[in-house]
Amino acid sequence: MNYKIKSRIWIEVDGHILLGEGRVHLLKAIEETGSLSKAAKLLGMSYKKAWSLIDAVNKRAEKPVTTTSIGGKGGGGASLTAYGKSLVETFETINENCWKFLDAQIKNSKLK
Amino acid sequence: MNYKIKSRIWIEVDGHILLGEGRVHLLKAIEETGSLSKAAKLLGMSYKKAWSLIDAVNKRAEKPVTTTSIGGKGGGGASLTAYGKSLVETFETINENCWKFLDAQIKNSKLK
DNA sequence: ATTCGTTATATTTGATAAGTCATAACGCTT
DNA sequence: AAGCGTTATGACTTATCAAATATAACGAAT
Repeated sequence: MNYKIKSRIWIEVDGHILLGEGRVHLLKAIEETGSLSKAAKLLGMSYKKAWSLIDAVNKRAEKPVTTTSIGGKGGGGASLTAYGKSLVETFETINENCWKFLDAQIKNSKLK
Repeated sequence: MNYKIKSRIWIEVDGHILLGEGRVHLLKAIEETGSLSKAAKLLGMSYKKAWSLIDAVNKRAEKPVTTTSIGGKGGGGASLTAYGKSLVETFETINENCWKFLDAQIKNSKLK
């Protein structure tokens, strides 16, 4: 059969999204590049889009997820806080577990 | 903590969506009402939107998911095929299992 | 002082999705 | 024959979201 099961998970706080796959992807790109603008470029996303995503995350999370600096050597930059790194890691672990779980589910169903 | 984990699952065929939560919801409403127009009204959805969703499902699925009749007693109607009912049931079972699984996952994480 | 690359933000434009209207075909009921 | 409620479409309008553009602030380096 051609049927494939897919999933997306996200974390909400107060009924608003805090973290989803896209935001996690962006946070990881920030960690790699040390810059929000470079991370946006890496993902083919406009800077504004990237900035508003990160802004939303920081406003919803109980503690800041990124730190930024303006000006200076290299013009500035952005990086993840320890809390941000732990959020990303937790999310990715649960997400991968979810995929494996669903794979097993579809194998036991009539669809496969 | 206020963090809640949420998920959506869907079934794809050839890279296009076949069935998701919204479509399943609509199929169940058709099963209840025996009519596409009544199902759309029940869900606060335009008839056209409902029709194009069902049309897409029937075009992607390997077998028809609904049967319809035009004219006659009551003007016509729509109902699920046996295959459609089995698709809905399989989807809902996997979906509920996924929720339970994620609840367990979040309880074992640092977030809870 | 000027340049540079970045963060931060508002404004405008464009693209895409969704919603609204209108209309035809159909077959039972009256 | 006429009416009714439904399925089935197309045309048009509206709303929503993403993208592009412009601008300011900042601090180190030159």
